[in-house]
Amino acid sequence: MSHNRKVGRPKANKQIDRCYDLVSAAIDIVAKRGFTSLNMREVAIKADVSLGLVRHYFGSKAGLISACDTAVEREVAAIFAAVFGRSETGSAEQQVEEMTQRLIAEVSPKIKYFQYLGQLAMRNDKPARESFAVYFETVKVFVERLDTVQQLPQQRDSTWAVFQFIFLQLGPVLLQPQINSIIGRDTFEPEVIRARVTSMSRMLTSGLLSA
Amino acid sequence: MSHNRKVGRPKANKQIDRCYDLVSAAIDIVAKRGFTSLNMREVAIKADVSLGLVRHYFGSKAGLISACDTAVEREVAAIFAAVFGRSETGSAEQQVEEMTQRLIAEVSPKIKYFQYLGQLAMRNDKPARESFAVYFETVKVFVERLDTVQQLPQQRDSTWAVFQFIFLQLGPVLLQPQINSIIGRDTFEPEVIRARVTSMSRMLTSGLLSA
DNA sequence: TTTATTATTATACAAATGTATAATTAATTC
DNA sequence: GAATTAATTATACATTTGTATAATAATAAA
Repeated sequence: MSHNRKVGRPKANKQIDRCYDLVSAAIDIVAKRGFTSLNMREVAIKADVSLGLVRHYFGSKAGLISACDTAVEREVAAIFAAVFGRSETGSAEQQVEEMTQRLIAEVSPKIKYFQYLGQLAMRNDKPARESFAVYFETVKVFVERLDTVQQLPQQRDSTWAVFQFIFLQLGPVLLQPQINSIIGRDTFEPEVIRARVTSMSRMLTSGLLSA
Repeated sequence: MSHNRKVGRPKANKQIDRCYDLVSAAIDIVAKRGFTSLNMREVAIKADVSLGLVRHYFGSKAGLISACDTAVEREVAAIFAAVFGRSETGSAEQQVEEMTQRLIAEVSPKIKYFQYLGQLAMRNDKPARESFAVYFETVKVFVERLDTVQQLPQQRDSTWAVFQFIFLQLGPVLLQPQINSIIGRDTFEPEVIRARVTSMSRMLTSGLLSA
């Protein structure tokens, strides 16, 4: 490791830690209030450093956002692996139940990454489209595996099925304030997630309204 | 009509026309690029008037947005009435088909109002919550009527079913750029709407993946 | 036509915010 | 410990944008 150091450069951890703190602060802000509300001064204050340092590490606001995008991409992939990655056994109902449990366990504490992903999905720049494409492919794999598990004939084109699933996943994230206001509690409390996922599972397996 | 005029006031039409133009320009901008991109100077330029005049009519940016909210609320209500308002006859499949036709006819040319509604739904201020609550109730009435038509036992609480429907309706609006990028054409071309609504109808009646 | 009121514009101001630069401090190596 | 390089800050600048005000033009009533 020592040969990794170059002349006059302090140990790498400090730089990594700073970047982590700054990205983390930025993700928090975007998750809660969107990219519009993301400004470099607030990030600096939240991380207790100067404005100049943020710029020093990321070069520009675009650079900071890019770092956040990458971090969130990784986190979301990890969450998906944890929730949907294991091989399924048992009846469809059992699988749904287990998936619900995992969703609550995994998604609830890391909801901010999905909130960020929702905001990212509403951008219209190239990096956002690329990140979203990765997310789309991840969901596609999941949906097509569900299709196989259910022993149903593979659809010619699952694109819209994948999007429907994405709408149901990102909808609660994007409309969280409205939902909170209408149901009178937070959308991502475990109990509330359970009620919603139950409703969603029923819809995915047998339609919106059938009981 | 003449007794409608007051001292020194030019005929009311001019004022109304101006306000309409300004609100229309503002809605266009928000629908395409969100509230963040809405600035009073651009509205003024699009309507070919001065910045001061926008402020003169609406008092503030909040006033302009409020006028847009109201206009959109009305338009969306009208669209809903046109698409879902008529009494349904025939089998569930026939109803879905007819609804699809109406959706394409009514929604496609007026998509900007739904795009605005999508942006509005992501705000977190009181007026937005109130407008969204109106929209929620409209959808709720529709979903519960669907429930009755389908001869299925009324659910104790249809709240989540309503939200699922809203996610499926606003999702394409909010994620339009991403969808466009992935499918390689515009989300709201009649043909594309048809494919999506077909997929959605199948999901609503019999689940996500069943054919 | 004169007067009052509205419609409209031009201009300026202030706050927020990304960017840029130079100076200072801290850490590392020799 | 001196030299070097990175880490960090302080400060300034330019742009965008909502707001404010005063002046001018247009319109209608008298």
